[in-house]
Amino acid sequence: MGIKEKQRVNFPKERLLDEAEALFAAKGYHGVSVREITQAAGCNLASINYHFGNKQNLYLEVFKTRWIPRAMRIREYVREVIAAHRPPSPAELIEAVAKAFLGGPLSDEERRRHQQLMFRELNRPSEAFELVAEKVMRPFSKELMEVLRPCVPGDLSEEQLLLCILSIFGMVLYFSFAQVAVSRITGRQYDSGFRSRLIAHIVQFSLGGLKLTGSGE
Amino acid sequence: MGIKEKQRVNFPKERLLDEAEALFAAKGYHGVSVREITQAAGCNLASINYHFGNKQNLYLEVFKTRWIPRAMRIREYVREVIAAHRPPSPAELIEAVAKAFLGGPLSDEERRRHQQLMFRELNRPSEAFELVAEKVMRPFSKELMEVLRPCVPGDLSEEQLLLCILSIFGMVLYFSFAQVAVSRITGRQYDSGFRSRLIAHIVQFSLGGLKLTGSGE
DNA sequence: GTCTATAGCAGGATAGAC
DNA sequence: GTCTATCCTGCTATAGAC
Repeated sequence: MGIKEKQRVNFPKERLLDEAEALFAAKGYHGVSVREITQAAGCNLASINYHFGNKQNLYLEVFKTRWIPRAMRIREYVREVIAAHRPPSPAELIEAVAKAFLGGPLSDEERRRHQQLMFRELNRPSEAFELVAEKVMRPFSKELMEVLRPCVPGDLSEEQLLLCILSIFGMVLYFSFAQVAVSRITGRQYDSGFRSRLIAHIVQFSLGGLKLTGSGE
Repeated sequence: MGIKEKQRVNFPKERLLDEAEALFAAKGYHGVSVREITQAAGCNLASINYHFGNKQNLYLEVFKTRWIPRAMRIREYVREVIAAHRPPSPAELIEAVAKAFLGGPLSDEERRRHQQLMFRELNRPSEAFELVAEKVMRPFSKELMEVLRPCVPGDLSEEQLLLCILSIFGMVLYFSFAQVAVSRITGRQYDSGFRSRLIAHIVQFSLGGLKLTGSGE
């Protein structure tokens, strides 16, 4: 009585969301057909229309029920570091951010999905981008600013501080999202050794950036 | 005797490549139909198959005849800065790189296309990624390393230096590619004032990063 | 809620006239 | 080289049995 194809423990609606997310992330909205999704989820062709109305709505629902909650887990991971060291040093905070995106609470597969979907929305924003920007990007940036504010020189303007945080995001996302390019260029695999190496580099580089940005431009 | 729809000065093959690039960048490979491309280029439906064999091959040809040459222009732009100040200071070099991607030799529209195509390939590498990595990414990184090498502390390992350069790429690409997100978060439009602001920030932040990375990790 | 069958349309590619 | 007409496949969405 073994489970045949995949674990069919969840409700069809949940399986559809899972498979849809994986496929949308990998191939993009237009690169995936509802046939492919329903087949991967072991559901009937008509199930997407029954549960979600249409394909577009399923895509949006993927963001609401999968992407956003996962982004919250990343945020929570950083929050725990902040709570553990109160107040955290800039190095601790940057390391937490780097780890959250390069390692952290997500599996490799989850992380890839998450970032692929985000970059697809950045490339061509759809209705889902609204959610991503307002529920995740903006509040997370704000939160980091508030935490970092007390430990940087006082003459750093709000805008300078924000640009520093965005720069850290930029580096972290690049090393994570563009890992196929980074591997090519450096000739290194993304094993745990190289990941630690990258995290250490990001922390060091960013600390220097913060310091020099603070010392009167 | 006015030209009707668009400038129809070039050969159909060239127009197809231009329109195909614009559409592939904006909507992705699967998001665009050959009907749409031929129509935009004012050509017949069959022209893509006649000139390129099939859709996939047109996509590849877009990279060979449009994307790569444009990347070379960006590289040339940086080279000119290097040639003008010999040897350039790290600040001058970083500024050149930042300008090359955020302003530089490309029009806004060209730059958007260029980066959208690149990020699409990073998201889901196709045959074209091989070209992008070997003809552009790798040699450009190497070139920058050689130029930057004499002006950084000697105890910076090759790998550390490379990671610094990749970090600069990461920031620059993030501020350029993710401009819709950056605008949301900062509340600022990407006018020339904000662009200069970003370039100045990137230079300052990166200089700090280089400096601290060099001073014994 | 789940399934089959199918409508109705858009996709890539090609044949063959000119 | 260019164009029209067309093939055939695959798509989303829906109707209606169960």
